[in-house]
Parts: sequence; C-alpha cells; structure tokens
Amino acid sequence: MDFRDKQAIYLQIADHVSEQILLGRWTPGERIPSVRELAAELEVNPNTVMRTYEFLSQQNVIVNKRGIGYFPADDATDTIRAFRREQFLQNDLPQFFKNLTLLNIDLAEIETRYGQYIHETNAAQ
Amino acid sequence: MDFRDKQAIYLQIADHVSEQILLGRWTPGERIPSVRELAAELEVNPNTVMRTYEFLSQQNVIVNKRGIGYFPADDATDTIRAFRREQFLQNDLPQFFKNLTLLNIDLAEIETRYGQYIHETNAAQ
Amino acid sequence: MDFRDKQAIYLQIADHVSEQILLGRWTPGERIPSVRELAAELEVNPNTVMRTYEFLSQQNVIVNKRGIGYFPADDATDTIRAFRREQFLQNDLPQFFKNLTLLNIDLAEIETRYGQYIHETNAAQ
Amino acid sequence: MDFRDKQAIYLQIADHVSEQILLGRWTPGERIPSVRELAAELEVNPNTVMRTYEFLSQQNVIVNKRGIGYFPADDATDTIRAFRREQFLQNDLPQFFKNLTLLNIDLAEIETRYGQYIHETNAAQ
DNA sequence: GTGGTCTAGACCACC
DNA sequence: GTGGTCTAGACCACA
Repeated sequence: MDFRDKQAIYLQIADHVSEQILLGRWTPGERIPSVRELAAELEVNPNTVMRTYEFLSQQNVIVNKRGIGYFPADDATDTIRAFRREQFLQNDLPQFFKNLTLLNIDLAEIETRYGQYIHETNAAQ
Repeated sequence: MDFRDKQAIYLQIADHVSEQILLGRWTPGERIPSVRELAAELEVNPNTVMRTYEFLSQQNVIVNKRGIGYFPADDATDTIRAFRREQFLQNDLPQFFKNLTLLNIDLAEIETRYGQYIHETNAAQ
Repeated sequence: MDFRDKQAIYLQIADHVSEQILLGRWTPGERIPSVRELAAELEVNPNTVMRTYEFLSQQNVIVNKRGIGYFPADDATDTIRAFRREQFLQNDLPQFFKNLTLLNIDLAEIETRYGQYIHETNAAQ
Repeated sequence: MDFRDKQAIYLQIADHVSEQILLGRWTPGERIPSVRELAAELEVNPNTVMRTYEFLSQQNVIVNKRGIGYFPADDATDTIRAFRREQFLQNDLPQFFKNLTLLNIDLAEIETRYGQYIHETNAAQ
C-alpha cells in the first residue's frame, strides 16, 4: 500500500481488505486484523481503519461479532465480485467502447498487447 | 451536470466541452459559449465554468481572445485525442483486461451488447 | 445469540433466562444451568454468562447457593413480570400508539396477522 | 434535543433531521443547515454532524450537491416513513403482542388510556 | 462559503 | 483485549 494516490486512504484500505478476502487470504472463519492492529501495520490512525471497516460492513463484505472483532461475511467473495462486475459492466465497458471509436484507437496496438484476449473472445462465440 | 457525481463539476464540464470539440460541433473558427452563457445553460455557478475554461486554456485546448471570447485551439482535436489516448492506453486498457479475467466476465454477454465493435476490430487487422 | 444484534450479549442472555423462568420451564426448586453449561450451549464466553447471572442476581431474579449453583428466586416470575410491565406500559405502549398514527398504519394489515388478540381484548372487557 | 439518552448523538441528530423533513419544515427544494451551522446550533463537534449527514445520505434521506450543501431527497418523506413502518411491523408489533400475553397485561388499563384506538380498529373492519 | 478526510487523543461498554 | 463514539483541530478541493 502506498497513499500517494488521490483516492481517500480509507477507501484504498477497503480495496486492500477486499483484495485479501477475494484472494482467500482472509476467510470467513477467521477474524481479520483488529482496528488497532491494521492501523499500526499500515501506519494510519485507528479512526481511519474504523471508517474502512464501517464502510465494508455496510457493503456486507465483513461482519462484526461483538467484542471479538470483524470477520469476512460468508458470501463476501460473491458480494465483492458482484459489486465489481456491476461497476465494470455499467461504467467501464461502455466507456471502453466509446473511447475505441472516439479516439480512433490503433487496433493493431491493442492486438499486440492484448491479442490473446480478443482471440479468446472470438473462440468463445 | 450531475452534482452528485464524485468527479468535480468543473472537470465534468471540461469533458463536455472537449467532447463538443472532438465531435466537430465547435470548430476553431467559431467562438464557444461565453462563461455566462454556458453557466446559464448548465445551471451552474459562472465561477465554475470560468475554472473549466482556465483549465482547458492551460491544456491548450481552447484559447482566449481578449474582449471576444474563447475559441478552440487550432490543434484542439489532436491535443484532446492525444491526451485521452495516453490516458486510455496507460490506465483504462490494462485495467479493462485485468477486470476481464479477474471478474470472470461472461464474454457472450459483451458480445451481445458490443459485438459489432469486436468484429470491426478483426476486420481492421 | 445474535452477535450482530446491537444489544449486548449478556442482556440478550438475561432475556433468554428470564423467559425460561417466566414460561415455567425453570422453577425455583431446580438449579438453572451452570455458567459453563450455558456458555457451552450458547457458544459464548463463560465471562459473558457470568455477567448475566450477576446482573440477574442483582435484580433478584435468580439467587446463588454457594457451591451448588443458581436458582430462580421464589418470586422470580412476579419480579420479572413487574419489571417488564413497567417497561411495557411506560415506554413500549405509548410509542406503539404514537407510531400507529404517525405511520398511518393500515389497521387491516394488523387485523390479518393479530386479529385474535384484538378480539380477545374485547371479549375480556 | 438533549443528549442524556444512551443512543449515539449522531443518531439522535439523524432522528431530529428526519423529523424536520417528515414534518415538512425542511423541503426538498431548500438546503438544510450546513454541517458547521447545525454543529454550532446543537453545540456538538462538526464531525458528529458530518457523520449524521453521511448516515442519512446513505439512507437516501438527504442528498449532497457539491460545494452547495445537503438537501432533502425528493422522496425523503416516503423513504423515512417506509423505513419506520418496516421497523414497526417487523419488530415493535410482534413484540407488542408477545408482551400482551406474556405479561398478562390488564387490558382494562390499556382500554382506559388508548381505547379510542382499539375502537377505531374495530370500526375499520 | 461548502463538504471531506485525516490525525491525535480521550472515554466508554462489552467480551 | 475488542469496537464505538466524540472532541479538537488541521488541511484540502471545490462552488
């Protein structure tokens, strides 16, 4: 993690936490780092981590057990993936194709770098 | 303009203006709307439009003729396109393909909506 | 026990215990489950159950016999009922009727679900 | 407002704000007090009011216009009422009838205080 | 002027 | 030990 980014720190941390869960490094059965632990590790204020955890709780990515700590929600990976898919299909994808035409993108350039994806696309038809 | 969008309004307007120029609706020979006109049209504070125009002037997308108004720069479309291409190739594109695999996107779904683009892609090779 | 509930767990347990006594499942003559037994059954920390028992002792709902265990107080049901009645009449009931008007509740809806109670109400007059 | 209550201050403020909107004192067209204004008026820290406004935004009760302030959402009253109704029907109502039987409530007592409601209930059938 | 984020430090209830 | 709330004060971008 580094915080040079313009995005709010607590959201960067949220991404980080989601990523850990998505990759299976933190599983529903086990407690994720406490507010204080993670704050110390990342060298930020505990309030900032608290805010991250509140944010993720509300998105049903993690759940709190009173007096014990936070745990990944049972269906956390599905939730995260669904959330990102929605984002991707609604925003990124239309933007992508809009840019393709608007910017007169040199398709050979893409082909060079990402050709295999396009071929898979066609293969999948 | 969407006041609830997380992107700054003056940047939303900058995108809008760039788009008009890119699409050839506003050409180098003709004055673009004055700060007040555009502010009235978009129902925003003139200061905000002013900020947009300053921003675009600085990027050499528009130029100011004192006492007359703002005009698209002669090479505005090239400038805009170059800027956006850079952005697209460096950030959007890698992110796009990263998501494609990470989210296990159903390619048939994309095909349904954007198939013609992909086919054009292949035809252009 | 619902760890996600906003009410403290030891109070949730206190309600549970009170309920058992109120319903006559645990009577003054017989020992109620030991701290460890109940903790195991409810899958909570024994300290938490301890706190419940201390709380209920203080309210004269249960009594401790040293070396033997906890027993419902002789007048436990009266104590509990008095306590809850107070709570009910002072807080719940006014709130209930306030909401009934404020929220424009469809009384037919209530009738459908709880009609028998209302009819009993009238019969009891 | 007084904050002797055990409920978190920011939630008490949220109730207060909702109430104002519900009563039509603050309408969708007009800005509600700024974070700083309300904080000064209620003599709490601006962060606390900020937290209230975040909470209410998220519940779609108020919306933010960048750089201008917060406004009641267009359908704020519906949202608030729906939320409270849900709460009432799911929690308060079942609890109410459960208590009626469990506590052996003296119905004449209720009749005395709230009789007119019950009669309306019957009249509505 | 508006909101938004972050830090530092405190106090509390609860497990 | 855990989270949760609150204050005080700072800095920033934006309208």
